[in-house]
Amino acid sequence: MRSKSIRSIRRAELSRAAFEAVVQFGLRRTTLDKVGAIAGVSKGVVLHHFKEKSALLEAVFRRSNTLLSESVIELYRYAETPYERLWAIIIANFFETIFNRRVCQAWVSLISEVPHNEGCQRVQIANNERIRSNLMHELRHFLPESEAQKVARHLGVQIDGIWVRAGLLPTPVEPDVAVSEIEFAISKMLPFDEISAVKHKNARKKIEQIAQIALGSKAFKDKAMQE
Amino acid sequence: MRSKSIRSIRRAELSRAAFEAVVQFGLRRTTLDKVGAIAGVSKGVVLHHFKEKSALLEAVFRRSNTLLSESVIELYRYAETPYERLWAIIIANFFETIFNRRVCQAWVSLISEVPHNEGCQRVQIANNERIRSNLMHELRHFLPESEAQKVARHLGVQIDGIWVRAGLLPTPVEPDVAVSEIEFAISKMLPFDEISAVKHKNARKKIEQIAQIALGSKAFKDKAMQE
DNA sequence: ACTAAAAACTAACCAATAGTAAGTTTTATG
DNA sequence: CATAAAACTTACTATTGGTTAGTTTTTAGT
Repeated sequence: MRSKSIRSIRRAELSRAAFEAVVQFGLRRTTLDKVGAIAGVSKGVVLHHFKEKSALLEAVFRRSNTLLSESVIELYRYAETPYERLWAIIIANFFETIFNRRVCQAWVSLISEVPHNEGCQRVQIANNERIRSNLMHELRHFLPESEAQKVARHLGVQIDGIWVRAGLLPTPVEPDVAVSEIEFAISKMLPFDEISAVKHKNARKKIEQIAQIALGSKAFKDKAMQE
Repeated sequence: MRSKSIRSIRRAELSRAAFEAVVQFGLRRTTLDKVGAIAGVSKGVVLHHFKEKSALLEAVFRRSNTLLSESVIELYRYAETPYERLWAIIIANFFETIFNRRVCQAWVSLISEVPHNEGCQRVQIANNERIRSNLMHELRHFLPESEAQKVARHLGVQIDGIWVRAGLLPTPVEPDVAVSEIEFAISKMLPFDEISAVKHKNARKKIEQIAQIALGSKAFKDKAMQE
């Protein structure tokens, strides 16, 4: 009883290796030989499982987006109020295991593939749409529909912007700083009296603690590694 | 009396050709042969003027950033108040000749070079710093120092974010939409009573009209082409 | 104007790269 | 156990970035 076919295992191994190669060398200097070397197989095996480099890169792109969305889902399990779910989205997007210089640089490298790769484009669109709808679902509790739409789009763009900067600049961006920047936007765009300020603060604190356990745990990392 | 050396003319021609190649094919499919073909010279000439591909890409990157900053400078000439200068920065970053799908896609392609190319990194840092200081200069008129810093950074990141999205998504982002999104952020982050709302509105309108003339004119485009 | 040096350009080459094709081994299945 | 399918290997090709050595053109000093 094998739960996964050899093919899907190999594809997972190879896209992980390719991701590692992009992290180490950047997209332009990532070759199929290097990917093979990292995975411990020959270039031929890489091309047997991915018919061309573009297909491999699409898998890498999909993989890194999946890791992110799974972090959100994982934190959702513990979030009980709109405040907490809103913060779950934000914290998941900037948790240290995912939001760090290496990964952000790789992401910046990878998105250059998007404009000329339909598969990547679909992934990217789905990804944007998912985060937008996640945000909308919570923001509706705080704002009228039309306003919520604007804020959802604004926060989505802001998250992308912070990721790009973190990938472009040589100085690392601390997760804390990134989250605080989003917090600043929220404090300006959502109703923010003394009561809600406290609720936001508590929600952020709670989700941050949960994230340490839920996302930082070896179990979650292993799960993320598998696929 | 030749104002420019052959070298600088060729380098300009070649980096324009390289930019065109990146627009057409994406960074990964941009080869020195194609760049040469677009410029009407052999690959050898390209490598004679740029010692390697990285150097050429750095020039392309620098060139596209220069175009942007010159647009800001051009609009500054007509901006007379902090409101107008603030809007000059915003409008310049989203003017149709610069902010369009082709250019945004090329930009997204090019930034993948940044993490592993020191020269590009310097350009990028200088660019971020310039726009931040431009924004700060005006925001100080509306906000206390510490608040102005946060807003300046936020708007800078938002501009990057909008550019990335415009490059990633297949549906074009209208300049008007982009500017309105920034306007939304401004309306939430700057003091915004009836009086200032009108002042912003007038400033935006005035600068938009000037941009049509100053940035849309053949003279400006030719000037931009030269270097 | 003449010449020497510097710059612009060309062409032949090389190693690395993405991708193909044809074959061999391993695994799954009736 | 036989057969087909999937996994893997190897050898090959065309394209690519980059080098080198040489030729032509431009520049500058006398």
